[in-house]
Amino acid sequence: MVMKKLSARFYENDDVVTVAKALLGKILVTNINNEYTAAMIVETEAYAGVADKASHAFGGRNTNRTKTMYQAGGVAYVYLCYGIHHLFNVVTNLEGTPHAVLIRAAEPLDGLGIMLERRGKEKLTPALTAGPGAMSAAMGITTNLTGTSLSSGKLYIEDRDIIIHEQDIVTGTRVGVAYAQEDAMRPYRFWIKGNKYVSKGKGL
DNA sequence: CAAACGATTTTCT
DNA sequence: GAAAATCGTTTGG
Repeated sequence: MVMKKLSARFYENDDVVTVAKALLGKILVTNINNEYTAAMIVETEAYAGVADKASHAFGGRNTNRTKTMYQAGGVAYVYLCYGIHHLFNVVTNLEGTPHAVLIRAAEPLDGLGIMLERRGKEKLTPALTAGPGAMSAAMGITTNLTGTSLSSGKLYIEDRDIIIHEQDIVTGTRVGVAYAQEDAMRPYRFWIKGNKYVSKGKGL
């Protein structure tokens, strides 16, 4: 089986939507506290920087929290939502352009026991990783990984030559961004058709 | 320095 | 299907 990490060139693509779609079927790997877990990304959302009201960086906001998004593509941007949930994003594009892809859901592949333990669950259910906060918890991703390079040993994304056909990619609107007004209508959410681990969200 | 607000999850009805 | 929980970050005074 081929196990190659995605290159910097992949993340630095200037079209965040392209990257969001390309990440479907890729493998998110964490190696935290010597605990190896891997899961296939099945759902993503694109956040298109300063022009996107749903983005934390809308209008060029650059705060202590969001500054990570301004880095060159290929680092993790993890932030806390509702005081509890760690949301994992992949920063894309070049330095100074705050584009990011939110990883919303993944299908567990390796380290199942570890994920179950982290989530305090006994058996595998789609709820283990369906949803951005749940997935991050299962993978051991927390806000202290913000700014971590995705070419580091503890957190990276690899390509196992899984091909997602265009007709198996479903496009929809993003979740939880109703406040973003017209930008809430943008077709920036992508998921793999029929996959059980896609979060419920609001569907279409 | 104080107030308001979520890129959500879980639980209860 | 609907509502509550919960706290760091951001924004205003």
